[in-house]
Parts: sequence; C-alpha cells; structure tokens
Amino acid sequence: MPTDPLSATFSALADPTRRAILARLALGETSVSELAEPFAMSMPAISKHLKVLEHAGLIARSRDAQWRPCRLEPAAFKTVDAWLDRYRRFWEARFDRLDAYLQNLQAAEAAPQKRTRTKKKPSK
Amino acid sequence: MPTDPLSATFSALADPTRRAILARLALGETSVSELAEPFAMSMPAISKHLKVLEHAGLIARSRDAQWRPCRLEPAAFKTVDAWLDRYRRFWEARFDRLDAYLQNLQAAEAAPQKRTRTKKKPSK
DNA sequence: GCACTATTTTACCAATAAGTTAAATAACGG
DNA sequence: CCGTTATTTAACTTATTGGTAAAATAGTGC
Repeated sequence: MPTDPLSATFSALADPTRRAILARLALGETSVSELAEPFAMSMPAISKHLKVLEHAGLIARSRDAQWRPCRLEPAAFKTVDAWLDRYRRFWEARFDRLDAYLQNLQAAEAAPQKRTRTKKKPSK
Repeated sequence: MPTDPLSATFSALADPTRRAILARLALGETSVSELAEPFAMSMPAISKHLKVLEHAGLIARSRDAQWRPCRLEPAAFKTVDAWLDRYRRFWEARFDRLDAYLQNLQAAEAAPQKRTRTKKKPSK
C-alpha cells in the first residue's frame, strides 16, 4: 500500500463520520466508546475509522488501562494547510485586477503556441 | 450517490494525479490533452479524473471549439480552508500554556464523569 | 460531405473501502 | 482465577474507484 501521506490524509478526511470524530476530538482527548456513541454504527466500524485517521496522521492513540484515548495530532493538519496555502492566492483574489493579470500572464507563458490553429468561430 | 460536497472534495484531493492536475491549473487554464501530457495514463483516465474534480467543485470547464479548457474553481478550495480553519487554533498552539489549559478544560467539560471508576494504577 | 483532432462514453476488470457479525485480546477488580 | 468492560482482529459482503481498450460524439477546415 504505497499511498503517499497526503493522499492518505485527504482520503481520511473524505468521510463525514471521520470528520465528526475529529470535531469531537477538537474538544479534547477521549475514549473509543465515547467517540462511537453518537453513531449508528458498530464498534469495529469505528475502530476501523480510527485506524484510518491514525494512519493518516490526524490522530494519535495512547493507552490508559483498557481505554485507548485518542487525541488530535497537529502534524497532518499542518500538512493539509501547507498544501492548501499554495492555492490561497488563487481564491483570495479580492477583486484585485493585478492578481487576475498575473494569473493570465502565467497562463500565457505556461501554455504557449499549441493553439495557433484557429481561435474562435468568426460569427456563426 | 448522496455524498456530501465536502466529502466529495476531500475525496477528489486524495489522489496524486488529481492534485498534480490542480497544480498545473494553478498556472492557468488549459486543455484536457495538455493536462494529460505529463501522465503515463490513457485519455479516458484523465477525463474521469477531471470529472471527479469538476463534481467536487474544484475545477470548471468551458468549451472552445473541440477543446474543453479547464480552470480552477475557487469555491471548493475556500470550503476546505473554512473547514480547516476550525482546527487552526489547534496546531498553532505556539508553546502557549493557555491554549493547552483551555483545551484540557473543554475536555473535562465534554467528557465528564464516565471515568469515575479508577484513575491510574497506583504504583505497581 | 469527409478526414482529422479533441474529448467523452461504454463495458469491462482488479483492488480498495465501508460496513457487518462473531471471536479474540487486554486490563481491571473482586 | 473469573467475570466484566474496552477494544481489536478475522472473515465476509457489497459498492466504489482507478484503470483499460474500443467506440461514439463534437467541432474544424478543406
């Protein structure tokens, strides 16, 4: 299973149950059964979700007697944020002409000729 | 297929090929064949990836003669950022005692009794 | 209309994911 | 030790995903 870490993380986030688990964990560390409580789903299912989240680096687990408390793990969140950051300037183009201009400029450089055949249908 | 939009978006991002396509599109709008070029993959495969990205709200497609130029669509990126933002305070805990303190406080409130049985093994 | 280019659709396959139930493990507490 | 609680593993089912090759569709240009 040579899936790259970032894919594993996004994949883990692509499930409402898992995101709900993360939301709960944002309130603080807690046990598996407590995490499972709000869901109409068997324990093993939750256990699997937690394994996915752990493998994705989004949570970490420790041991306390027969409980396995889970907590959020910042690293993966940071990674996602860093990835997203490369696109931030893109959606934060606040009616900024310059931004659009630069974007088009880069587009022109990146995709040069190749379209020197025809441009648009003339009129009809 | 009633998958919620955010799941669809994260799911779309959970693939290196699709992320590479987005990276290319960050340089500017371009055609399907040009997007396909760097990949050792058939056209239909790329076409499917684009459909996934479009359905996820990450790109939009227009028509220009027989080309179907693709471009980034800010909306879905924004949504992901907004989701992530709820966790930002979590990983930006800059050695801030207060942050940890608040987090534990919330944890205590969120997970009250329930663990009134035993606490820790005494000493051995 | 015909040949050509760009792209999508269809039909198929193998691998993975998400859930299930039943059984196994781990740790406590008397 | 035994019974109980918490959690995971195993085995299985079904649906989805990512890829393929071959055929269909859409638009251009002579």
